[in-house]
Amino acid sequence: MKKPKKLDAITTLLKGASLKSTTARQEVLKVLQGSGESLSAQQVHTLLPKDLCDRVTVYRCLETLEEAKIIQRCEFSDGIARFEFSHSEEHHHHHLVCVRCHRIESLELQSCPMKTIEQRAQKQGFSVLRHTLELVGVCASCQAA
Amino acid sequence: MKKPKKLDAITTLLKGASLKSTTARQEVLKVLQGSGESLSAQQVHTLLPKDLCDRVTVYRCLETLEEAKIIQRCEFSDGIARFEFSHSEEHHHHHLVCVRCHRIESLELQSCPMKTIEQRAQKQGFSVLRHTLELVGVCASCQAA
DNA sequence: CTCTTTGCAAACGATTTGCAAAAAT
DNA sequence: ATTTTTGCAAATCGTTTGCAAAGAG
Repeated sequence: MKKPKKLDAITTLLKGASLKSTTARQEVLKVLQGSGESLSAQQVHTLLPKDLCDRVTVYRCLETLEEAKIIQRCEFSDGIARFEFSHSEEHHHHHLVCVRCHRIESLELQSCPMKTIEQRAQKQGFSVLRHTLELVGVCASCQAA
Repeated sequence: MKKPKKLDAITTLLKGASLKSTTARQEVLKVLQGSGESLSAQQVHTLLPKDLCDRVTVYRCLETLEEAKIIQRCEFSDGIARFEFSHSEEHHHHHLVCVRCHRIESLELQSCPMKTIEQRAQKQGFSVLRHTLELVGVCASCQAA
């Protein structure tokens, strides 16, 4: 089915990464774009139009988009990977994991106090590549309920 | 003169928690005690004497010991849980994950700069219960190799 | 048309569960 | 003897893989 030849941002993104612009990829990006949160593969799949594609295809799209650096994978201590649009190194942020609804919020920090901690690790002979920080608690909307 | 039966520390620990002192539990604790690192269930199992018990038993022992607060479960972003002897709240520490050997080292901090970060989260309406911090990098011994 | 992406089924690895046999108190 | 713990097999859950068919350029 052909639609008006309007090149939306998503198609442009895919083309720019020399990726074929398939329906699955477009829709996965739309879902990720439409949600402010980090989403798991399963969440993405259920947010996709009815039977748009197989669960496996979602995993594959996410992997491809991650390799193209269009999206970013975040691994959490619950063992479930979640994805979000890529941020610059500068736009450093951390995650807030709600114990009730299991959703992931972001916490933006202009200056990350992690430097101090990393220095301590270096002093211990450990060469730090990156850090992962998770704050576990109850989000605002769950507190309201 | 009383001649108290010589109860080793491990048996005492188990009795103190009103847990039956089974061979599996004793040996699992011995392994965890003998290793300074956090160990996964699989690691514990392979470090146990030959065919001491089933893999499933290791999982069950670890769960029981965790509930008894004798050991502590740490969940990492690779999705594999690791265990270590319990530390007091005061004895706060974080983990250093080596990307080469996948071993987990500890980083002890007298004052945790996380307070600042937690305050920011609170300000965002998120009620923080606890945090998880992982520093990913290369450990000293892997750097040497 | 040629190469890539998709669907489906089946494999994965860490962890859990059901149930009857074995062990601890 | 009674209650708990164990072994074994099979189930779960998120994720990955093999392969042939459908789709993109």
